[in-house]
Parts: sequence; structure tokens; C-alpha cells
Amino acid sequence: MKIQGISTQTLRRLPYYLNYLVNCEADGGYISAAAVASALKLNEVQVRKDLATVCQVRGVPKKGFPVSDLIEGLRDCLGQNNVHDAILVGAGNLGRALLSYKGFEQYGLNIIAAFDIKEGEADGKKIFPLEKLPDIINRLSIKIAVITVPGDVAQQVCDILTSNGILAVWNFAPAHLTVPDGVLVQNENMASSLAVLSNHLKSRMEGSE
Amino acid sequence: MKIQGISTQTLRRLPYYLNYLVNCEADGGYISAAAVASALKLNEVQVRKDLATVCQVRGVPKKGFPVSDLIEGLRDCLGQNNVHDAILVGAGNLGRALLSYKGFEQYGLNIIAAFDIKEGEADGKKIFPLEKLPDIINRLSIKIAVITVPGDVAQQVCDILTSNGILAVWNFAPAHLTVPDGVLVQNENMASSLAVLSNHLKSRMEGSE
DNA sequence: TTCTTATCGATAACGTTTTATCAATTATAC
DNA sequence: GTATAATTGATAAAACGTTATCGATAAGAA
Repeated sequence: MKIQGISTQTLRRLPYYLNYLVNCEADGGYISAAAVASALKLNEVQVRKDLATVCQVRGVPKKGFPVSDLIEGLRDCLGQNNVHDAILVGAGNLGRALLSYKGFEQYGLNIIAAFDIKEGEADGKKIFPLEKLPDIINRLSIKIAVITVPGDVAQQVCDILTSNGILAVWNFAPAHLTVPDGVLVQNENMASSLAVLSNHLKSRMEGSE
Repeated sequence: MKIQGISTQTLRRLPYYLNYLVNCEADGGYISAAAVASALKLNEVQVRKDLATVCQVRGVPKKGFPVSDLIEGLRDCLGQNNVHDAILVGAGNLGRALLSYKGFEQYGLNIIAAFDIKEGEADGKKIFPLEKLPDIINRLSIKIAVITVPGDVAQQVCDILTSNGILAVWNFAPAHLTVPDGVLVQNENMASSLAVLSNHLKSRMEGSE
């Protein structure tokens, strides 16, 4: 059963739907696409399409969609019903920050080990030396890795990861990573977001002067 | 002079160009769009278009683009030539993590104060109570705010911010924010990224079984 | 100087994502 | 039971972003 073919942009909206639906459950069990759209400032048709892509829940004319079914479908699609174990490489500033952040588990990600060139400890967790990477990845059959190393070594680290079976990389390093086919890189580039922010601010400031 | 109209997606690529160019300056001063494209795994034409949008640097046939001019143009466009002061609201796990992260200044963002319901201290910086927000924003004429509060109070915090003149919000809270016209919300939604990751992993695992 | 060729810049084709339109459906009121 | 109105789902149109094509340009070689 292939559930293939959900576009990235749809996927990125799903957590917003889920968040909204979970906090709005009070309304008697059904909600309309229009209501969701207006709350999330999205287009009504887009909401319907997104929901249709995700789960086989049929909407009922004059009522809307059954909220709990939607939540179930979204959770399932987002993999929040089963937690994935992950490792983190690079226990510098940002790495430690993420290690201490407790919010990931809620979304189905469990960081079970961290690695760095120099051993140490962060947030009560032991930091392993890089040499132990292959062994641990294989032994625990980890598929997800978070990269928080400096940009200039990111590719190198990434190669080690993919050659040991990592299938999904969450890359916080400000660098482009090349990976084998079938491996996904999700870039969480703070610089990119800042670029958008700054630029907006700039045109606002220039516009008003 | 309106520099308006740079698409979000182009903007998000700019930091990659900048990063690459800064680390590749050795080549005699010129670089071709093709070279950049192949290094960053982008389309050659796209690179030309992006660069053309950003700065008025003309490429020279048979040579390429003058690297230092590109860097200058990119830095300027990204606002990295002048640092913006910002504040952070929500000194929980993630907030403290970001406060301790030293990498933002490099990109032109300087977090000068942090706020939370409960006062305290993090990373050597004092955390101010929320009541002080309006005063500090106005006195220092801050335009950028980072939101790292829990999702259920994010909107409320956001309202305080925008009503005091904040023009750009970098939102790490897992919630949709409604803002007045002219204010930009840049969502850094970890959940969205995880959604993409998980889904990929899921279809990979199902595909191979 | 002239020729060759790499590279640009502009324009056009393509694909994807978003938005609009409208007939079909069914809960609710009368 | 019938009419009404809200809502869906499908199809079409529009907007946007990416990729391909091709003539123009100038560097460097002959």
C-alpha cells in the first residue's frame, strides 16, 4: 500500500492542521474545511485537497469532516503514532541546544545518542566519540540523524552516516549536502529563514522612508 | 529604490550562494553560474536568475561573475552588512537554547534581551518579565522578535509584540499566528520539517518491505 | 585581426501549486 | 415529504517556479 506522493508543501501544512484540530475538538465532532481555512489563513480548497490527500475520511455535506478521524489520519501520516529513534552529531552550541529541547518526542522523534569529535556530556547525556557512530547506528538500526556540526565538516559526517544506513538527515549545518539516492536531506537552515525576515524588514524600512 | 519582489524561494537560496562563494574565493576572482550550480546541485539557469535578481552585477561572457561583487551584493541583500537588534520571548527549553547559540550574530541578528513570565537568568543574560516588553521595544525601537513560547500563548504574545511596533516575527512556536498587514511571520516549525522526514522514512520502509 | 568557444541574458516551454467555479449531496427546517 | 442552504468533491483556470533553448557577447587562441 503506497501512500506515496504527498507533496512537501502539503506535508509541511499537516502539523498546523493537527495542532488546530487537537485544540478545537469541542465542536460536536465535525468541522468544515472553511472553518479550518479561516483559522489558519489558508485557502478553503487547499484545505480540502490536503485533507483528501492525507486520509480517506469523507467529508459530509452540511457538516464537514469528523474531527477525530482527521486527527487519527494526520497522526498516522505524520508518524506520530510510532516514535522514531534518532542520533545527533555535533554537540556544539546548537547541538546541545537541541539535545536539551524536550519537544521532539512529542512529534515522534527520540534522540537516543549524541556524537562529537570530543567526548563529553550534555544535559545528562553522554556524548560519544565519532568512531562509535557506525557501531551504534547498525546495532540499533537507526534511520534518522540530526547534523549540527560546523558547515565545513558536514558533508564528511553525512557520508559516514549514509554509508551506515541512515535514510533521513535533518541538517542544521549551513551547507549543501550530497547524498545517495533514496536518502532525504531536510535542511533546517536558520540563515535561510533569517534571509526572508531581513529582506522583509529591509523593504518595509525603505518603503516607509 | 524598491528592491521589492524577491521570491521567498530565491531568498532562501541566497545564504547557500553566499556560503559557497565565501569559501571558494580562491579562483582568480570570477566564477561561472554553471560552477555554482553544480556545487550546490541547482539548475544553472536558476542560479543566473537568482543572482540577477539580487544584484546588478553583470556576468562576463567566458569568465563568469566577479565573486567579490556577488558576495557584496548578497550580504547587502541579506542585511548582513548591518546588524539588527532583536528580542526573544519565551525562555523555556528552546528559548534558552537559542539564547546560548552564538551563531545568529554572524547572520546579522543580535538578540539583546529575553523575556518570560517568570524572571530569571540564562546564559549570563537577564530574563525580563513580560511587563517590561513594551517599554524596551519602544525605547530601543526593536523591529524583530523571536517567539519561543508554548503554542497556546503564542498568539497572545504576538499581539503584544505587533501592537508595540514589531515588524518581523520569527516564530518557533507550533502555532499559526495572525498578524496585522505589513508584519511578517517566519515560521520555523520543527514539526513541519519532521513531517517531511517521517513521511519519507515511512514510504521508504514500506517500499522496501 | 579573425575565429572559436564558453558564458551570459532573454524568452519560451514546462510542471507544480494555488485558487476559482460549479454541480452533487445531504442535514436541517418547515 | 419537500425545500433550503451549507458543504463537499471534481474540474478548470490562474499564478508561480523551474528548466530548456538560443542568439548575443566577449575572452583567448591562432
